[in-house]
Amino acid sequence: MATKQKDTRTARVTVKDLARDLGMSVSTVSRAFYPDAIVAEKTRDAVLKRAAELGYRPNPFAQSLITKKTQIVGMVVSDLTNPFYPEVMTHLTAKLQEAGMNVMLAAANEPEKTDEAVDLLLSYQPDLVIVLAVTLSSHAQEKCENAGAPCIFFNRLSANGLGFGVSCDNEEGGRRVADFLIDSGHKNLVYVSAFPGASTNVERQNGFCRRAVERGLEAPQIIEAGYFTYEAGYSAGLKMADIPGPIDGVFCANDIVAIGFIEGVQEGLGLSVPEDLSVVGFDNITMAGWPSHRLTTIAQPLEEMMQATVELSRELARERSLAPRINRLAPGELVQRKTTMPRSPAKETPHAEC
Amino acid sequence: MATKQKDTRTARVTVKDLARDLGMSVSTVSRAFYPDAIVAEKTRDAVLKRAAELGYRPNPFAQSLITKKTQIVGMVVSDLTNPFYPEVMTHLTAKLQEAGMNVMLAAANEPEKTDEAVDLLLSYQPDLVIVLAVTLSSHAQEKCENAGAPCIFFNRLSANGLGFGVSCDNEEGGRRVADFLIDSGHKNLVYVSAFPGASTNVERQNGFCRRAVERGLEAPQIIEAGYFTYEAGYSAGLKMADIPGPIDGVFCANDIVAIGFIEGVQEGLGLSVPEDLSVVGFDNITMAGWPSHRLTTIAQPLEEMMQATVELSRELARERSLAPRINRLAPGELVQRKTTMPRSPAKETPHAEC
DNA sequence: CTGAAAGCGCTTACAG
DNA sequence: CTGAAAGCGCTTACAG
Repeated sequence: MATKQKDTRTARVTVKDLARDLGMSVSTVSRAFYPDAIVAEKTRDAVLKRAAELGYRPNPFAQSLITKKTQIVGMVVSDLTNPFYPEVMTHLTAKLQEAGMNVMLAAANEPEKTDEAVDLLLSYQPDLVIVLAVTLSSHAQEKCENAGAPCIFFNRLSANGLGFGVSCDNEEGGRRVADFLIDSGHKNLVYVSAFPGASTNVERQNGFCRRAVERGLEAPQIIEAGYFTYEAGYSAGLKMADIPGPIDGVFCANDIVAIGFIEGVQEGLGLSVPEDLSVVGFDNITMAGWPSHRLTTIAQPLEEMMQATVELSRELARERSLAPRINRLAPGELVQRKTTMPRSPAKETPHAEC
Repeated sequence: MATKQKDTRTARVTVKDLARDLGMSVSTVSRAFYPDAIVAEKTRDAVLKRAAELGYRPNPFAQSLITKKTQIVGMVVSDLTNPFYPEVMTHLTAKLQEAGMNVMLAAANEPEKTDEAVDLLLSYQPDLVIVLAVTLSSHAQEKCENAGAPCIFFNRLSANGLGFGVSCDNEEGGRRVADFLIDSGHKNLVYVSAFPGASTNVERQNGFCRRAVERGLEAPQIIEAGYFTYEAGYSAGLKMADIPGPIDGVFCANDIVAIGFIEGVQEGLGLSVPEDLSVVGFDNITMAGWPSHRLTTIAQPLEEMMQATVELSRELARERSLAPRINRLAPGELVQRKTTMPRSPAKETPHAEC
């Protein structure tokens, strides 16, 4: 009883079984599954047909032992508090699966453990790694690359500037926000910065601040939220109390920060958005369109970014030693909702205390 | 040039390399990695030490070809629109990785493709599958089980009642909501139902409605939202217009539905929450605590649920043929926020039209 | 176009 | 306690 339990599961069918069934050699059967391999068309059809009937699938472990390709894509995620990522994650996964690749996750609750998680991931020899986390130590990145798994950074660049990247033109996005606010009469701007080490944050800030100065405004003041989270945005909102001078326009590093910021400013400081100040985000997450937020924001070209990532993954799965490249997509449109309003140029700045 | 590219990556070290380096046989080296295997303690230490130095890790593919265990946990997710899941997903993944298991994802954008995704997943022979999706066809479930991968249903039961399950006592949760509303003077109740096929939905509804009747109220009316999404909740909110009689208390199948419902009712019908009606959710997702929502809700015992799932996974990774069991945890507390208020018993129901 | 053989990196009876 | 050998399920030169 304890030694041998009845095992109801159907034993997996192997090449051998299939070969015997078809009266062919194992080699021939195997070749049928590789489009580039030389087999008689008739033979291939017969094999594929019977394989489907018997539910045969090549064992990917045995396969990769030889081919050194695993069809596994590693995906490094950190905190998924930002609703931008879950969506990306599932859609990317679905698309990758359609392309025959499988996604293996590396997640860590504490940032320091990310490296460990990546180690474990690497023992499965992913063909490549997609980084959806805000942070990945360059050490971990090197490990991946040494293990033969190039890294694709989604929505940001790697810390060392190496590796593959897919993101939108965040500087241009920042400039668009500046133009939009200035065109609608805003004069005193603030940028709410999130994670300072993230290229995304830096680029948006640069585009925004430089354009403001180019157009003759004072350089926007900076509030450091520190992270890409609701809570960080909320605290940043409270910090508005310390900002000298009247402020009429705020650009937050992304939507979730903007949403937190607005609630902080309303709850904590009793200000009204957009009456007292306009707030703009970045990403256009679904929630930004909800009646409770109606956030004015820059859309990300998400579909294109994911598409580009999948294409790149296919290439890398085939040929690991591609030269790293950065894929920059045009940012999406500015979606105007209810957290911004025009400032009449004649009107005095309404709230001197903010 | 085209034939052989310079490969900078360090070749992976194998048992052979390690054995040669140590002057031992491959068998001995291999045994050192299995706590139950018989090796001299001294030998084992030496092997493990040198392995760490050389960065050796047994190749899991080669390993599983023999052991038939992969240490892979399949995770089936569908839409992650409900913020409840991303959190669960990353935390579960992190915990599983700490236990030495790796998570492979199956995701599909269209529900019909879930089966395909599961097929692909199964070719990697996961030791078990955790279902985080609202839907998984019993056909797919059978496939998993036939492939030797038992399924753990998180936060719900499987459609056929078989398989493993970890969830809280949703009926008890429903009863608590009914008691809370009735104790605070509510008399005319509605339940907003989400996906009708989900055990979670059915149980919450049963607990709520039965308790209401037990306590002498009319059976709560049902609004069918149909899904566990914001949008479904929003539409359900609009449907309040069609509900006959005055309503003062609403229990929604979960938080994201409740949030949508409230916005629908406010935006579409011009009602105020909680002044015109009280609304209660279920889950206590982070967002429920934001100033923009302040949703009264039942907390899920998330930490315990995840812990139980990880334990179960460890057991199943060791011994696949455990007898299926359902793990029911006590629901968390009712968290009272700003979407509910007491109804004075004397007061007339204020809005006859709703 | 097909088949027999070697080998990927491991584990595990089987001897010793 | 250790080692030599077989074998997991595949792919791929190498012959034919």
